[in-house]
Amino acid sequence: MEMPTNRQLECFAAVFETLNFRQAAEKCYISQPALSAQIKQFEQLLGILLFERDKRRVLPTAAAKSLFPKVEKILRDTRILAEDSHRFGEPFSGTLRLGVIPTVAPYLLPKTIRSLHREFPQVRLSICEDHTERLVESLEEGDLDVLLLALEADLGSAETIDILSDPFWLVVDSKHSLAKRQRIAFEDIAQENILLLDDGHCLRDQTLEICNRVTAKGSDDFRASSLPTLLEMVAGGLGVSLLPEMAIESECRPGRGLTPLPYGDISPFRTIGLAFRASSHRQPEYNLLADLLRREM
Amino acid sequence: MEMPTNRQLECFAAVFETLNFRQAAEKCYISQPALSAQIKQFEQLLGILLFERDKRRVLPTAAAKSLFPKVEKILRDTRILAEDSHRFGEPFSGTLRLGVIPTVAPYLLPKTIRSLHREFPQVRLSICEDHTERLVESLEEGDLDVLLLALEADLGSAETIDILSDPFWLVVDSKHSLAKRQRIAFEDIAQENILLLDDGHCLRDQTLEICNRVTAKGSDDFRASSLPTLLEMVAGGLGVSLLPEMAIESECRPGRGLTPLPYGDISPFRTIGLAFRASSHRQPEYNLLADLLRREM
DNA sequence: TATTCCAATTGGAAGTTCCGATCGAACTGA
DNA sequence: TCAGTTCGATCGGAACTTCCAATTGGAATA
Repeated sequence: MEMPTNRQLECFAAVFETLNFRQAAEKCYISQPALSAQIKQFEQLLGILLFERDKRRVLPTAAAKSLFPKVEKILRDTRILAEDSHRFGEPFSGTLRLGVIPTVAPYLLPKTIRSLHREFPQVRLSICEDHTERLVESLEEGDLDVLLLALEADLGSAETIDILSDPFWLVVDSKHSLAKRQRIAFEDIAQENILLLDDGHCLRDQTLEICNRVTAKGSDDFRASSLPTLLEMVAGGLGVSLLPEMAIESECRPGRGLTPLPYGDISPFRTIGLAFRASSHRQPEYNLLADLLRREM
Repeated sequence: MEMPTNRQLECFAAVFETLNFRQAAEKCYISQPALSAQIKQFEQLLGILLFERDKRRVLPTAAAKSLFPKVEKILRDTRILAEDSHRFGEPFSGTLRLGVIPTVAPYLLPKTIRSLHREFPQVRLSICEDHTERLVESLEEGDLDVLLLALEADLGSAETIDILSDPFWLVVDSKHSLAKRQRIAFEDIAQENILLLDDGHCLRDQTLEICNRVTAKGSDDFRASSLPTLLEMVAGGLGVSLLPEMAIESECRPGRGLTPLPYGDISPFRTIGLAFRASSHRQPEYNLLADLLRREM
C-alpha cells in the first residue's frame, strides 16, 4: 500500500485552508503548477476527488472535509516530533545512565550528583552500582551510557577518560606497631595479614597485585563485602588493609581506632576514570562530566 | 522549519525494529545504501544521532527510543488516513446532502429513502426542503450535493438528469360542473378561478404559465403555502387547481370531496429530475440515484 | 472590449533517491 | 591462520521526482 507524502499532506492542507491554489502554493513556497501536481498525485493515490475545481473557485468535497482534521493532526505531530528531538542534541538531555563500582560510589557520587544537577539541571541521572565485570557487560549491551570506575580492570572495547590517580594508603588499627610511623614503604606489609574484599571487587584484584609485588599474601580467611565492613575487621585487629585515598576521610574518622598511613611518592594507585562505548558519539558530554568530577576533588 | 519525510520515518522505524540495516532496507523495499542515506538525512535534520553503529551491530540511542513510539503513531495515522479515504471512493459514501422542493418531497421521498437505504446501506442522507431558488443557491455554495426538483425552473449553471414527466391533473370539488366529465381539455379552465400556491413555489409559476396559454387567470385572492392547504380550498369550493400526478393519490383520497380530472394525451407536465454542480464529479452516483427514483414510480 | 484572475498544462531544468559495485572491518568455521 | 560471510558506509551514475517559467483558456470584472 502506497503512502501519501508529507508534501502532499501539506499541499492539501494549504489548499483546504485557502481554497485558492495560488495562495496555497505561496504558503508552501512552491509554484502553483507544482502544487496542482501535488494535489493531483494525492487525489490519485487516495482514489478520490478532494476539491471540485471550476474556472472560478475551489470547493472541498465531503472527503476533503473529513480528511482535513486528520491531515492537520499528522502534520502537527510530525512538526512536534522534529522540534522535540532537537532537545536531545543538548548535552545531558534525557537520562544519563551511569554505572559505578562500590568502592567509588559512596565517596564521589554524593558531591557529584549535586553539582551535576546544579550545572545541568535538565539531566536525569540513573545510577547502577555493581562490579566492574557486570558494569562493562551492561555498557556493551547499551543498558548503561557511561561507567565511573578504576581503569586498571579489563574494560573490553570501551573508550576511557582519565579523571584522577587515587593512591592507596595502608590502614592499620591504632594499636598496631606501624601506627606510630610517619611514613611507610612497600615492604612493610610483607609480614602483615592483608584483608581483602569479596571476589568481583576490582579493589581486591588491585590489592592482590600489589601484594604480589612484595611477595606479601592476602588473607583467605575473611572476605568483606564492603569497605566499611573490611575496616571493622581492621579495627578489630584481624589484619591490615589498603584503602584508596578518596575513602580515607569518610572511613577513618577519628575515634574509630584506625590509623591511615600514606605511602611516599612512589605510592601504588588506581586510576579512576570514565568508560563508554566507542560508538556512542557522546564523548563531549563525558568530557564535561570528567571535568566536573576533577573539580570535585 | 524543515519537516521529516515519511520515507525517513519509515526507514527509521524499520531500522529501530530490526536493528539491522540490511533487513530494514528489505522491509522498506529499497537497497541498503539508500536506507543508510535516509537515516543519515533524518539524523541531520533532527540534529541528533539515532543509532550507534559500529562494525558489528546497531544500537538505538536514547533519542531513538523516545522518538520511536511517536514515529510509529504518525505512520499508523497516515496509513489509516489513506485506507479510510478509499471508502469515499465508493458510491454514496458519507453523507448525501439532498435538496427537494415541497411539491415533490412528500410524494417521492418516503419510498425513495427506504429503498436508498436498502440498496446503499452506507449512505447517510441529509434532506433539505425548500423552494427552487434557495436550493439552487445552496447547491452553488456547496452546501447541498444534489437537488430533486422540477427542471423547468432556472437552475443556474447546474447540470441535470431527467427522471420522469409528471403530468398535471385538474382537481375540482366533487360538486363542480366538470366533475362528471371523463376527460377535459385545456380550454375548460379558462373560466375557472384557479387557485395558486405562495410565491417561490415553482409549481405556482408553472401553473401560471399554463394559464397564460389559455388566457385563464390565476386567483390573487388566496395563496396556499402547501398543496394540502390548497386542496382544502378547492374542496371548499373556492376554485380549482392543477395538481401534479404524483400528488393525486395521496391528496385526492376518496371522501375528501375532490375529483381529479386527467388531461388527455397532450397534458401539460413538469419534468422532475436531479440537478448538481457541473464540477462535482459525482454524476455516476446521481445516475444511480435517478435510476432508483424511476423504479419507484 | 480589455483586464484580471484562476487552475491546468507543457517542456525542460534541478534536485532527489535509488541501485550496483565496492570497501574495510569484524566475526565464523575450517 | 585463512577463506567466507556479514556488517554498514561510500561512490558514481541511472532513474525518477519535483519544480519552475511560460502559456493556455475560461470566467469574472470593469
